[in-house]
Amino acid sequence: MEYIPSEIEKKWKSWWEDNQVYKVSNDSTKPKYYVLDMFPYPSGSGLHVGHPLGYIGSDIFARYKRMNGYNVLHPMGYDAFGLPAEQYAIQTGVHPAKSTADNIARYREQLDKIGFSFDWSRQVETSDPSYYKWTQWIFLQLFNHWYDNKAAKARPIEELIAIFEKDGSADIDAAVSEALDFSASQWQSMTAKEKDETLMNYRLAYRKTTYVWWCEDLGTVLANDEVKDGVSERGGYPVERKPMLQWSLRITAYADRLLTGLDTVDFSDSMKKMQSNWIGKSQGAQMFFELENGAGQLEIFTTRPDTIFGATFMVVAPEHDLVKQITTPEQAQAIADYLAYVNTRSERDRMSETKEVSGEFTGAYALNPFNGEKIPIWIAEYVLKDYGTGAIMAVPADDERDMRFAKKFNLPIVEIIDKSMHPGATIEDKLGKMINSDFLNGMEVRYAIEAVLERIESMGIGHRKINFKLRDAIYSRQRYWGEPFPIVYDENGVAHALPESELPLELPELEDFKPASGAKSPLARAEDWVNFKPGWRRETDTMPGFAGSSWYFLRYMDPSNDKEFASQKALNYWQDVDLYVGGTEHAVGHLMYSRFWHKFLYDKGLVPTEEPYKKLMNQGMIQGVIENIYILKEKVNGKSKFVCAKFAKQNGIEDFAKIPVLVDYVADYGLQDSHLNLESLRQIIAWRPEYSEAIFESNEGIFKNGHFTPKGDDTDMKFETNSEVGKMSKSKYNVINPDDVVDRYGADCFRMYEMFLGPIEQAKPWDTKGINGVSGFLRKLWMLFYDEQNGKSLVNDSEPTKEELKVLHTCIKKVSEDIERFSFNTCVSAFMICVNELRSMNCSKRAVLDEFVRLVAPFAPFTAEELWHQLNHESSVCEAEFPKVNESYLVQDSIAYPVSINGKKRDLVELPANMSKEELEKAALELDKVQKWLEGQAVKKVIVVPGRMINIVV
RNA sequence: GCCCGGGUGGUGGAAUGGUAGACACGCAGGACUUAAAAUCCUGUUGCCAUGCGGCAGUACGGGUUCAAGUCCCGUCCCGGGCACCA
Repeated sequence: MEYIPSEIEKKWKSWWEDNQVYKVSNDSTKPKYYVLDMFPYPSGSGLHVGHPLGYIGSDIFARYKRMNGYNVLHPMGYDAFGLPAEQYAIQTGVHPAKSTADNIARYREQLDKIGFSFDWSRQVETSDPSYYKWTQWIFLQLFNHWYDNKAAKARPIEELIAIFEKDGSADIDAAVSEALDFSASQWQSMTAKEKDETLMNYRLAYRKTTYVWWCEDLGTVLANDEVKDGVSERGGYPVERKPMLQWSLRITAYADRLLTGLDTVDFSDSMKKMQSNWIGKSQGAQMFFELENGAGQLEIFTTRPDTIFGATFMVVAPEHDLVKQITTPEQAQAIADYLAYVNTRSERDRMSETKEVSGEFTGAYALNPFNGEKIPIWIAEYVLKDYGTGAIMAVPADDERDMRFAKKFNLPIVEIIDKSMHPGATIEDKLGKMINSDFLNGMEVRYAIEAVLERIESMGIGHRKINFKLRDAIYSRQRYWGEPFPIVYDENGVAHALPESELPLELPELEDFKPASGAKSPLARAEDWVNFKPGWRRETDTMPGFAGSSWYFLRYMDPSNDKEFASQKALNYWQDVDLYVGGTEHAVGHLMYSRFWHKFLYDKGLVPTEEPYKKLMNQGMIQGVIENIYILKEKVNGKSKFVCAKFAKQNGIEDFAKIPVLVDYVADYGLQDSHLNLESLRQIIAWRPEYSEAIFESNEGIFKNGHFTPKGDDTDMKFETNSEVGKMSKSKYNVINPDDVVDRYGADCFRMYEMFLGPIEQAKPWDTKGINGVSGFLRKLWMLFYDEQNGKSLVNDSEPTKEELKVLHTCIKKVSEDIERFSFNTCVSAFMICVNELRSMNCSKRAVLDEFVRLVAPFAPFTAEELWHQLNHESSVCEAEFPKVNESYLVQDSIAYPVSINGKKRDLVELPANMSKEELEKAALELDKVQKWLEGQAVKKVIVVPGRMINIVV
């Protein structure tokens, strides 16, 4: 019988389906194990070879756990709301629901080819109303709760209202936007509108003014990555920051718990670090500086209150509320100009700018609370509104950025810390003795911090405060293709939750998905839907991508429940995710949001665990090669001109822009001399007709309007391209489809090859160079069962030899250990070694093959299933038991010891395994080669590690 | 700019602080064949020697250690993230 993967795959795919091999029950006496993949966004370019990397790893692990006796939940679904479908709709008029459904069908087809053990009956789609009903429901719970810091949990908003009615805000310690202070009678006399606004200060889902990128020419709000260099990526139109009233989620209420929760989960150290840096807990002081003109106070946060006598100026964020109020008439124009500039800058730009600091003087002064000195107040882009209090005291002597700012604007620098006794210390180190600092003089920094904190508190000018870098999550999007908010506004603009009975609130039908005028969501066009009853209107923004993905793993436990997001029974059986597999690009976005939602649901008693994911494995990104050609930014006589990469690099790269081209057209792509020839240039102008009249120039000549004019004798061009490694994406024209690989080599080969590429957590560019090795391995495995010449079965029932069992069990040991540590590439190597050795021993014994087939089954499920049945088994190999290592087959009689002299290997000697340390030392010293190397030198020391090595020190 | 990774032959990579380069790809030579494909065998880090061997070598510069790809300090380069891509 010949090895034909496509036939085997077809056969077993339908057999698995007919026998419901991958269906998982919520009723089982077996221990549970939940293996989850980060679900994909179904993009228009289809699944690329990077997606399955993690899916294959998790599938191997899920199958392995199942063969070890667990009831394994291993589901898949789609993160189906998103911007690309909406943009596609704007361009083509195709409804996002339609294109999304098409893309999902394509993804499903592609996933099915790879042989995953998903239980498809549990599939979820976040854009399905039966799913987003519960996303909306959870949002309403957030809206209807506040966070009680004393109880350290979320509580119903009714309880807060009851407290306000009775006692006002006095005894409340809540997570808030700003500290409020009112009595019960003040509360009672508030209008409905005022009460609503007050409650917004406490709700976990609330409205506040935040900024969006607004592009007047495109008439739309842009995402950060749609803005490049201060203009829109599409079209290059100007953009500006526009304030809007938007929904936010009070994730900051959970900052501390998100931080301490990290200690209880099994994530990599780097992942935990990224998250804790993101949360950014710091201790310091909140302080109030009186304004010189008596118009109020300036609130700042500082981690270094000890440096206050070095504070020679204050900096407030340009968006700070006080700016308007304190700016003097003389400075008004300068401030206005500066604000206009800042409006065009992204936060990233503002934080990254290091060469050139910028800022403007408001004309106002604050007073140092300790000595009454006047301190000028500036605004500068490096201070962000939502960071701390949006204002800092600048201490140029002790902070790099403040120092640059002071130098640029000739502001005084007062040394306040003597670091002379700490020669290696940097400017940021909290080391040294205080000088020029009044009552702090002579103190070590760490004592000075404590002393000044006490003084601040006793003077009543501030207090100790823990600050978090984490900011509340902006939850509104001015888009169509997302979950509608289940919120309606009355005549007064007061927000009301829809009753649960009206969920899901479905998206209204639209023909045109372009944004509505005035930075409004496209939903604003659905006027009947918006103005559903006189005087009332619906919220027209929709929820962001992370809404649906923050809780989807819970829905898989009970996917078709229409009474609850999942039943308590299902939640209590599956508990949490045992293994979560996905990319590090989600480190701080998705993972933080879903941990936050989970903790909230835990507070409500709706989920049994406080953390959703017990263990996290990060798969590296499979990158693509991006091939660019250089275009001259200025057109030549109205025509686009492209030049060879080498030429662009030599002649001022800044005059050129990079245009990515389809990698298929590029010869030797990814290599040093990747290039286009005349044939491929013709393909490019056919592919991008806007360049049909462009000029292409290289050393060999000029290509224009389909004609090549050589400079010398060349008959073809070698138009060099620039290769870089980066994400696989449709916009970079470098997507590689797994289907082609599966069609050519088979799914098992594709699965094993992706694993064989290297450690799963490492990023690597895709190439198929080594795939023949894996393909050969599978064929060799097959040939242990069938005679290559006559196709007859070779399987026999003779007793395995000691040697054969040693080979098999060495492999079992290696593979079981390596699966546990997700080292799948070395598993594949171990399989290869085992098969090579069995072949050289001509071993086709049933006792050996039966175990080997089970061992390889998680990696190559199709081939294993076929061979398993060839060994006369009736049920699926998925249900068989994973082989156990028998150590007694692995016992060694002798060990090959490397013998080193001063750490350099000089000899290799085979010695009995049971030799003692002393005997080993003696045997090593007696070796001829060792004697030769020692030649007269005295042996100082001999280090013997039994079973490992011997090192002689002279 | 900040945070987190990574850098080992021609290529993908292996290596609980203990034999650097397992396992593959590619390449070279050979066997089988009329030939090719497929398959099999041998070799394959560089340099010198071309037998035995020797020296150097894991991005670069230092350090710790009997012993460093692995640990520590500094530098360079590449990738991911940085709050509206998902």
